[in-house]
Amino acid sequence: MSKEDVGITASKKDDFSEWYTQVVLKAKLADYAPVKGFIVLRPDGYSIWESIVKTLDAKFAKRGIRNGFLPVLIPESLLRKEKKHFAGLNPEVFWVTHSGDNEIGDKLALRPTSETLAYSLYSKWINSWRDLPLKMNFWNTALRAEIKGTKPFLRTSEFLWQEGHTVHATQEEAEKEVMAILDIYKKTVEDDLAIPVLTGKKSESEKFVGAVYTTTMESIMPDGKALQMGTSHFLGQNFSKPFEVKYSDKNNVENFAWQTSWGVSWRWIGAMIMTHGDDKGLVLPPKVAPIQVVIVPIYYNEKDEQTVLQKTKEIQKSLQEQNIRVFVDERKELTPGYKFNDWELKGVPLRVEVGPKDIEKQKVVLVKRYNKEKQDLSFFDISKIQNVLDDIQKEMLAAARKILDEMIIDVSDYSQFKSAIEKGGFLRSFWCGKEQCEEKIKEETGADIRVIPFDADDSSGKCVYCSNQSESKVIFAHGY
RNA sequence: GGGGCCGUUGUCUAGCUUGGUUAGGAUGCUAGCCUGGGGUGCUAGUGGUCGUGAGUUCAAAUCUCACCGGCCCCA
Repeated sequence: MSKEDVGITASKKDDFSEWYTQVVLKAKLADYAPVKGFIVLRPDGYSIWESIVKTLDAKFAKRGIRNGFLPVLIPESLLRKEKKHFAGLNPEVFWVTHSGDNEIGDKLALRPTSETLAYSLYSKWINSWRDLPLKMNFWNTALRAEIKGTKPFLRTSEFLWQEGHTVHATQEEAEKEVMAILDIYKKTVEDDLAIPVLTGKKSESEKFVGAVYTTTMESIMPDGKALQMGTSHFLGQNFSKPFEVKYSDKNNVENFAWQTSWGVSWRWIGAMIMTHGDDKGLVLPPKVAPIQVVIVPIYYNEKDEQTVLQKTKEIQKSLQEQNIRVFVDERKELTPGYKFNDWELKGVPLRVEVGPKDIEKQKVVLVKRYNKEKQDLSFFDISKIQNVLDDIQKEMLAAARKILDEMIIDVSDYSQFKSAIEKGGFLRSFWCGKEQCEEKIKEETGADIRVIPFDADDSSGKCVYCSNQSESKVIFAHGY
């Protein structure tokens, strides 16, 4: 193998898709499973997912949301109960039709999402206003057949996610929940994964089938395509009616409850790879990195080896005491240069180099992964490494936000729209609100409305397609 | 939904057009030595259901068909 083949051989800029696949495989986050569209998570990939789970779980718990477990099989009859919901999902559902050689009468769906199953149970569990709110979350996988264009973490037939399902006595309380969850998602993905997002509502045609409305957060990838990073749905009474999720209020009057559902998936990992990675490989934000600091010892002879290794152990201990995830790379068969490249491929946020020259000067060399910046740090300032990690976290988000801002392009007329969409990015323009215009634009350019931002200015203007008076600006893009 | 490309050891690949010794190389891995501040060098060893199945043939990695898997382009 030539030197170049050891690491990433594709350029992020010139061959984005190939680059992405190589990073996923070569950084050992995941591998392909024997079945089309399915992947296997390896320890580094799963560890990142575990970080996400840990953070979100703690935030959910603070809102009184508790975890449960639901089975993976849903009877067809149950899945069909809400018609629109079923029609929307059906093309992607995997069906279990046999047990052994015997055909199953009411065939079984491999959970594409659990609304129907959860709510059939909720109707049993909820009787009184005293049972509300009911807030549950499920960490599981969902299965939706992806036949073409599969991509690790972004488009797979089975994906790890969480789905939350809450039930409320009032519309107002349910809608508050929808927004609170979206806010948790936004803060987590920005603070932990350093990926900035736009939040808002989905258009009627893009919302979750079965929802009254869908709130969403969208990010933009370096290739100019948008990625949906999470959705939080207000279900109104669309499910509570067919599933009879009812409660008696304080006046002993029976009411249908108000519901929400929401979820995020391991797509976050894919978005993080795309957003931060470079031609050397993965770049991880410190908060989710399985290893936050790697220490590479450098020595020429046995005498130095002893001194250097002793020092690295000292630093390791001190970092461990600060709860920093640290690893000392003592592998003897590899040169320091090899190790540098190896840990860069794996995206470790901070490298500490310790050699004889450093020991002489009572310092170490720090190298930040995301910008390759080198700096010296005195032995007496080792405790400041946590600050450096915090800085990296902030700097990575700031850098990503700058790119996001640059990729939002205001367009006012359709010819401008058509040429801009070729280059990718978020196109911000007025839209009259009619589905026809939305459809035509999608037909003619392939771009759809990703999000109707919450924070759109209240000016008015002309619809980018039909030129009719429009009250709000929306964001168009090609999507993943 | 439509079109195209690809599959040979852990990895990258030669061989396929024109079927014919023991499928060749690099890298990895193992052992030993040499090295060491950005992917070291030498020596020896190790590693293969040629994606799967069927067909054609005296003979298939090579030709034919189906299937499985991966990738790209267009809608």
